[in-house]
Amino acid sequence: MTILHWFRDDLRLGDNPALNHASQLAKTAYVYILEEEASSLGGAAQVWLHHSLSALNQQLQGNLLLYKGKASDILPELMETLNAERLTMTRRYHLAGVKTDAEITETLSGLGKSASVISGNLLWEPEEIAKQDGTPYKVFTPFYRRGCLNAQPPRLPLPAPELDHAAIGVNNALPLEELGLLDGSHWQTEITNDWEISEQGGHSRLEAFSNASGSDGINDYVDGRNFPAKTNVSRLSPYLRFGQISAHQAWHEAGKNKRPDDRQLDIFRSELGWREFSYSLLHFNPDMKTDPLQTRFASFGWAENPEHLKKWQRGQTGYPIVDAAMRELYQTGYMHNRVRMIVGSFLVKNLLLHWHHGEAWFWDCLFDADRANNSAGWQWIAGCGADAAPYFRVFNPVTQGQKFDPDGRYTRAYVPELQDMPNKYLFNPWDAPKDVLARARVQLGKSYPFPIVDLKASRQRALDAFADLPKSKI
DNA sequence: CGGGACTTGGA
DNA sequence: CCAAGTCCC
Repeated sequence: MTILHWFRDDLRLGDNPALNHASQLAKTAYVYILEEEASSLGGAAQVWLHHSLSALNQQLQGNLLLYKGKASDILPELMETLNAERLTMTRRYHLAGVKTDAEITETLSGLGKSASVISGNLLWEPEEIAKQDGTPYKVFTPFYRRGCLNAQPPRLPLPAPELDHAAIGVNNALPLEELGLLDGSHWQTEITNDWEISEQGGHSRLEAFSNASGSDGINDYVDGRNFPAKTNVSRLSPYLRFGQISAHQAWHEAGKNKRPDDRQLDIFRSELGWREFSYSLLHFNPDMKTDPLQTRFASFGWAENPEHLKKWQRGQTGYPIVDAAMRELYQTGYMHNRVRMIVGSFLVKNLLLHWHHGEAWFWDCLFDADRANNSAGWQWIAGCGADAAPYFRVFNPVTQGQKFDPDGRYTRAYVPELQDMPNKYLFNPWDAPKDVLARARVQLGKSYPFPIVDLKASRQRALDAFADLPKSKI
């Protein structure tokens, strides 16, 4: 007997309950399908996926079968060819995926075969965390503190199984190149040098974070994670996105050198909690990518300004911390969390552009672009999310820059035209006296743009617009 | 320079 | 009461 494991966002052998289940029962075959669906992968994520599949195939000694198309067309035939009786897969939470999985299960059952959807990518399943009245939480803090932390603690990670590869007499599988994941994007060149894109790479990253010395990594996570020039954030997001490490591995590994009540560990784990919260929101609000969770936002008067949008995307807004972050994103496929909030607030509040624009750009540019986290994050910063993010919370890119990049190391790295600006005016060069600008060889409007909007006026415009929202959430 | 104002869900 | 913030006095 043969079992087919269908890899999706669980591209790992360790701590993979569905794969373990398969391997305990029979010889195992493996497939990845590049599914064609409405919300296809962004450019950066495609590059990540390409390298991930290459690495996974090596781990599987070349036994990973690759296809492109509709899973419901491909799988029944493939299982017939392999003489596989059962399909295993790790549970997923976005509507298109959930529907596909239900459809496949139904089809296979009609063919006398079976399918098992097994949980493995979340610490707590959405159904496990509910308020007293049984309805899902809408605010992070009670979700995490009352809900998650009082529920069953996350189990220990499972070891990678002993795999017994099934013989694969299949000749219609595609070579990796033919998935077309590297076609026509600038992400594939030098940017992948910064990352070891594999399960092993995820573990190295997690190890470096958990086992850091001095005030690196988790040791100063609480404060250090807010400073984009510091090395305190875990940078695990792309690995979590594609399942190269599991949340359980991150949860437990991070705690191996810490007391269980260490505040650094608590806060790191609460960030994993944000991921759980996003997935819970996605599960209970399948249209979260497009529809505001607060329906009173449905007819909000967003501005239309393609010119502003383009300048935001390219890091040409004239606000150095915003521009640094947007350039980091485009150049590297990654953006530090603190500055994600700053650029998000700037787009949605100061430019008053629809959060969909931000969601789409991040989706295309981030290695870690994740259906749940990306939508939830943008709704949160726009104030239309479930969390009670107050509409008056407008980040000030000058203050935020001065506070979180005090020596300008991060900003100068991505905005080299301000290399010689003194810290005092780095985040507001338009305030600098003429002689300071001259000494720094900065010509506003030429070597670096003037601000595309006035901070005070645009903030007030946003506050007025948001104050005009209907009170009712129905 | 510190406190209070701005909002809203949840215990 | 508390929450990834800012402004004004």
